Amino acid sequence: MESKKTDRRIQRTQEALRNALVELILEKGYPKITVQNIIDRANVGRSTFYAHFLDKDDLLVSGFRAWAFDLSRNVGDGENTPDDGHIIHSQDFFLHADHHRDLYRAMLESGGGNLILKVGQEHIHHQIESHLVELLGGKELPIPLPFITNYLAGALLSLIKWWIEEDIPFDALQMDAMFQAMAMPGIRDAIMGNSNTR
Amino acid sequence: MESKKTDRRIQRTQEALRNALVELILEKGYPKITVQNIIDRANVGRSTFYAHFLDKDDLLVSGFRAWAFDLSRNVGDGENTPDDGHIIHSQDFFLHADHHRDLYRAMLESGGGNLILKVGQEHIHHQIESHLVELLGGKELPIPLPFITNYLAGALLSLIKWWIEEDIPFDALQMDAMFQAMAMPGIRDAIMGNSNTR
Amino acid sequence: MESKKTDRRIQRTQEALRNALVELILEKGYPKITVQNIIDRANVGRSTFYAHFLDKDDLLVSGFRAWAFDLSRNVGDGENTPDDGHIIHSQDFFLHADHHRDLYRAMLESGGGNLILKVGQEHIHHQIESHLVELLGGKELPIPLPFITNYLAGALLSLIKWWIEEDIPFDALQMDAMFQAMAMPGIRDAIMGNSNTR
Amino acid sequence: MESKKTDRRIQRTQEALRNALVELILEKGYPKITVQNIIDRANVGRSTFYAHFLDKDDLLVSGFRAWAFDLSRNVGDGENTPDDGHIIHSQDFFLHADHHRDLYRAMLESGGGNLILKVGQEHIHHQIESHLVELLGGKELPIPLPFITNYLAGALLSLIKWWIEEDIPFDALQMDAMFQAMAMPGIRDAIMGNSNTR
DNA sequence: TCCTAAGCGAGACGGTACGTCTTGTCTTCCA
DNA sequence: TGGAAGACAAGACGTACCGTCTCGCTTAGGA
Repeated sequence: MESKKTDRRIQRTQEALRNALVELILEKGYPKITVQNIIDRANVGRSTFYAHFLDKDDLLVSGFRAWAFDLSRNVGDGENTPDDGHIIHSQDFFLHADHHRDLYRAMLESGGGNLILKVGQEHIHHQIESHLVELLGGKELPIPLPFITNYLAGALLSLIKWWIEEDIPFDALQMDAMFQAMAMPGIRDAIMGNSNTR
Repeated sequence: MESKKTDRRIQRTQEALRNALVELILEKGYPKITVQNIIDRANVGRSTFYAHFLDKDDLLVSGFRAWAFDLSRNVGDGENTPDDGHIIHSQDFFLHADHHRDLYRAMLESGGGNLILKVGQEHIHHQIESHLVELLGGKELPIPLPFITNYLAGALLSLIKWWIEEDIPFDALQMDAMFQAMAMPGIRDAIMGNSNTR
Repeated sequence: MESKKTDRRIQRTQEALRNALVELILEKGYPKITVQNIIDRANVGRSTFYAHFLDKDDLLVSGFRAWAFDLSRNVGDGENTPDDGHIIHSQDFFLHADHHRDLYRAMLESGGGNLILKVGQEHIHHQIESHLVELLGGKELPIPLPFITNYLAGALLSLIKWWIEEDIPFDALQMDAMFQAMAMPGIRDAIMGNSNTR
Repeated sequence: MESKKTDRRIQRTQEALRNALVELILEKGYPKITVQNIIDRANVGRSTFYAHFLDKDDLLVSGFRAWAFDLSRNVGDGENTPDDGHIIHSQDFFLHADHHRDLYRAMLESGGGNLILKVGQEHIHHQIESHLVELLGGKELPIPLPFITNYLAGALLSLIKWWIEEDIPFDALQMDAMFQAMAMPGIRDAIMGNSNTR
């Protein structure tokens, strides 16, 4: 019973809403946006909005999934240079944030932080996990992996936030180099089992 | 012209509001709280509320500052000697979070994260800064201090969030030990100027 | 674009509000009524109220206009022949006030007086004006028409106020007869140009 | 126990409040005035205000009594020319209103109307009453005296209101002449018992 | 002359109503 | 039949006043 034309129409409506949201986020920041703003911008009826999404947040995450996919694709490209010695490809995050500066800024200074944090944490988790599988089969780590990934994702996101919001005059590569300098010694110790704190 | 009695009255009112807020955060989570809820609980008039605070967030921040002050005074005040080799007293944060588990949980799963992050960052910033003044007078760091403190505060908060929300079965001292293990090598390199990344 | 069904819905809402107001005026007097009271009674949302009316007063006026229209249609519409020799149909006002004694009392002892005065003045103005057009085409009056109508409306309202508030034991027809006795000689002189004051 | 000095202090405070009220009425109209406005203007503490008056209205009437006394004194002067043939000295009201144009305007467009109406009604009542005692001892009137006085006071006040608020370009004497022209025939008939309405 | 009580200013406070704003539901009509 | 239009109930928001209150300062009049 579902026609393709209808599907396409629905698709168009949802995209119109997502685009309107992004535009508005860039203009005034996520929390100041109202449903009315969105549907006005998207030329969509109020009831239509609620037919597709639960609320503003739902629209945001729906859009975020696609966007995070884009991140993972770009980040995945980095895997083509697996021998840069970096256990985590933090560079990709800094580059991604650099390219989407405005959107990051808008989302970070809003409530989007948690979302980005979670996505980032998952990515890092997977990256390190696959690295570790190579490096040390089933060898037990002195520090649990989720600890490490949460540590790194938190540090990374915090830095991106600071970098973007304060307009710190480093480029993505400089940021990444410093991040790696801060993070790698600890990671190496942790993985090697050298948990000597001083 | 300002009488002490009046000051004390104001103090009492503000504390009543802060206490009401904490109670309510524990009961239903920060975002669901209404200004009306707060003033009902605190037995305070609506206008009085707005005479003291801009809005709900302002009350939270104001309480947080006092509370963070309490953190730095009661917990961090040399419970361990300042020369325990820890440049940042991360232990204090884990202990504090442990003591106020419910409040932290309520705030973290709400919008309070940014706030805690900011306060934590400031504390860490001050702690490290004073340490550094001792260690190396005006010596230039290869990595800027705000970079380091944002890195550390982000990592720390992210870990506390994970620890509290997932009910990870480590105690505060274990968490701190692992955190120090992860963080110290990088910090030492950064401060010593040994920015050899690999 | 405006549908008839929607119009009817709006009509229903506005009437619910007007009815609620009248009920409440009878119960506790106009000035003690709260917008909240009205919308509770009318089962209407707060914003809906303000979508239709500027404030409590506006609702009152709006109702008053319809009500005054009702006055002019139901009562004044030739129940007596237009040629009963009365230039102003003051009888209608007394009858109307008699039928709605409670409402008049509630409104008069509140701030509604000015409103009634204004509405009454307009009615009288129109009545006399149309009479005069018949009687004397463009003939200039020695006393300006607004003077006359304000004079009459003030006197009429003041009498109704006195009659209702003091529960004066005359019926509407007696009141009207006396009013006409007081007013007509002056009016006749004024219109005939016989401005001999003594 | 009450000392004269203390009395004088109280007097001064109350007058300061009354003066402030009048100033403010002229500036922004009675209903827009707040107690805060008054006490700021009068340089008086909030509690002091409430120590002397129940509320804003109470302050107004307290002042109004003195002012009405002034009216009656000026009106009384008119009695020196009792043989102007006027049964009611409406001229005095028009003159009084003319002299205090601003205050009248401010009070009329506010809630003060009822007050003025009442005062005016009483004055007219007394005037006519004394006239009538001369004219016809105990002779019964075909129309009750309160009817006449309410009729006249209402008409008079309504005209003054119109005259002042609309800035009608007649002077007080013209207004009075027209008023007398409108009112006297009816009054004369009523008093003479000639209640023939046409 | 001192001292005690009243008048007062200052302003914090609990309370209530306001008019605005946004949400999510629902109904009507058009394409 | 799906979606645009938009009326609606619900209820939180921040503002504006109100009338009560507590507090110290000033000051006048009896000791």
